[in-house]
Amino acid sequence: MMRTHHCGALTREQAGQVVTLMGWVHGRRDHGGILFVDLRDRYGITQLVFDVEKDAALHEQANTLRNEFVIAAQGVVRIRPEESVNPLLSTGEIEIEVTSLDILNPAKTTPFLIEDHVQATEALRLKYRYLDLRRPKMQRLLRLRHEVVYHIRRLLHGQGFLEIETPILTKSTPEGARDYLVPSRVNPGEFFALPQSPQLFKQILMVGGVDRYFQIARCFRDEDLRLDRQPEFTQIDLEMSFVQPNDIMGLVENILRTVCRDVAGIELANPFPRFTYRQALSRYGTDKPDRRFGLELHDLTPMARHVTFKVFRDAVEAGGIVMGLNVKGGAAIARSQIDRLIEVAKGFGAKGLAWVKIAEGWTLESAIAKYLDPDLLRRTWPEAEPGDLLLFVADGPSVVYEVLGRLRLHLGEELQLIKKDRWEPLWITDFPLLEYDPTEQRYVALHHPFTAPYPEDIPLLDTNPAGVRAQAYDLVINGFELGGGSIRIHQRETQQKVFDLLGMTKEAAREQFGFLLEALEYGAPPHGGIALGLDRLVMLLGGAESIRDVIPFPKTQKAQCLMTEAPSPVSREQLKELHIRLDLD
RNA sequence: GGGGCCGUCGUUCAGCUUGGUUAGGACGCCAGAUUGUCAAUCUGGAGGUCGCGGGUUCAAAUCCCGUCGGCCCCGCCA
Repeated sequence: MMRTHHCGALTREQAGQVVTLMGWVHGRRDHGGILFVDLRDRYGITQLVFDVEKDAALHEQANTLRNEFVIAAQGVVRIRPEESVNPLLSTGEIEIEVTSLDILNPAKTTPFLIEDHVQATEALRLKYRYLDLRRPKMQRLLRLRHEVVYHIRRLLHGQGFLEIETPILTKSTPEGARDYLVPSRVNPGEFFALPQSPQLFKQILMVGGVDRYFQIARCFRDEDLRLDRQPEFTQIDLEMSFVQPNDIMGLVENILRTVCRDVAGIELANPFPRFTYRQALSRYGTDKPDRRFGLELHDLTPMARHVTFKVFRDAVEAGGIVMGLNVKGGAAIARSQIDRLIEVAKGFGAKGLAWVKIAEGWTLESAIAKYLDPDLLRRTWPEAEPGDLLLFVADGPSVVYEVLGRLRLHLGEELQLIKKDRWEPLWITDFPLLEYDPTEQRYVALHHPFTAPYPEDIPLLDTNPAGVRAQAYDLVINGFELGGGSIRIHQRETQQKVFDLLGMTKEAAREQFGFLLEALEYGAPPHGGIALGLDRLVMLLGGAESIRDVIPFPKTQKAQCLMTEAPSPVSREQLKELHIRLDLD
């Protein structure tokens, strides 16, 4: 018996036809003489009818059906009585009067119901992922992910990109994230690493004259998990030769705008707003701002020099800054709630959180009111007005940004300021190339060591490395870092200089990246690219809670797969073959 | 490595603050009834090592300690 239609296909057009459907028993409604069965597959649900008066034996057979049985049913498409039409189903105008039923496979009672509105715990869903994936919501996300990938392939192909695979078994490098290691049986004591990204290979492809490369690339990082971080994840990775940052940002914007419109009906701004790293920090306290609400940071450092409040003055004199948030209408917030905010701020690393309520007539209600001059405050902060609550943090710049940036998000969520239906993409540019790491006592690359500085900043590499700006750009949507890229260094000399600044010896550089340095000497074209987090993109487009919902078989926070129970111990023989001895303690 | 929330019939929750009843509701499951339902309905029934281990107590789902697991966050993630 062959399936003639899927379960979302039939309408009144097919009335009278003899059809065969196959699928899962989604539900069953027994009215005694008449029995309804909802048959489900990926495409929809079709109602089957068994009437005792038409065929008593068949009706009896149908009585043995249970949820999630896999069946084949042959019958006649029949238009439903008008009052029985179900407008919620695409097939709601018809039903199948079954003439023959085949049970292809029975099913045990499932641990949870295959329905969107029944919420099993995530752990249970992950253990029985094959059941979870049957739920319409998960089917929708699987399809969405496919559509995104399909459209991106189509668009990049149309722009002349070649999809090229790069090795999964590759070379470990100490820079960056922890590597997943794979032992080499034929090279005792040596290991491959799984790629954190195809970064070096795509640059080599540019040297290889490929001009435009892309890959839907699996990447691996052995770091702790978050709701938007899995040990293996997928990047939309691309690289182009002979380009400037604008070429890549423009191309990525166009592709994203098209994809979001075509697969989700979402219109993104044109062009995406751009902020420098400095601007983002000073306005939002973070380099991945959520612009679906205001509540921007306000700099009060100049005013702080002129107030008698010791906390402010001391902070400024120590080279720190004073910044604030204006909670519009926040004067109505209770003291107890402000006390909780203070604790939240301390949890973010603040020593304290000063606050001022502006009452009618610009009188200040605050523990520090006596230190503040209302007129001065009014001039410094023109947007502040009676009824507002002002919050202040005084500390070193990084602490102030961190605390107010996170407090801004906290308040955005708590006061429901975030416009959840908005889409706010943006670029962050002009990142510092390097950052001094006090614990390692050396400079580290903010992006990665192959990022090119602005040509005019190259002299600063010798005099003021921390002041060198990178030709790097991050893409942020709704507060999620969706991707990042840069123009790469294509000259050996500059690359060597950056390795030097990172404290890498010539020998270490040669050992780890010798092939790249060498490649740069054989006519490497100027090039650059970007990598976008596919999982995060699909999560946002699908309104999913975490990237686990858009990865068919994700890991738990302990990096385990609850279905396969990976990772798992291996036999002594396997280890011996790989020349590995365990040292567990 | 650290902080927080959670773990009770198959599932999802209540009960825990203040220790003491036969551990309860909803959904699911089983049986019966039911000829137009579509979260069908009605009646009845079964179903629990209260995550695990230890402690306190006459008595522990409840209090204490440890441990395992899930989630969120910090660190980490070039």
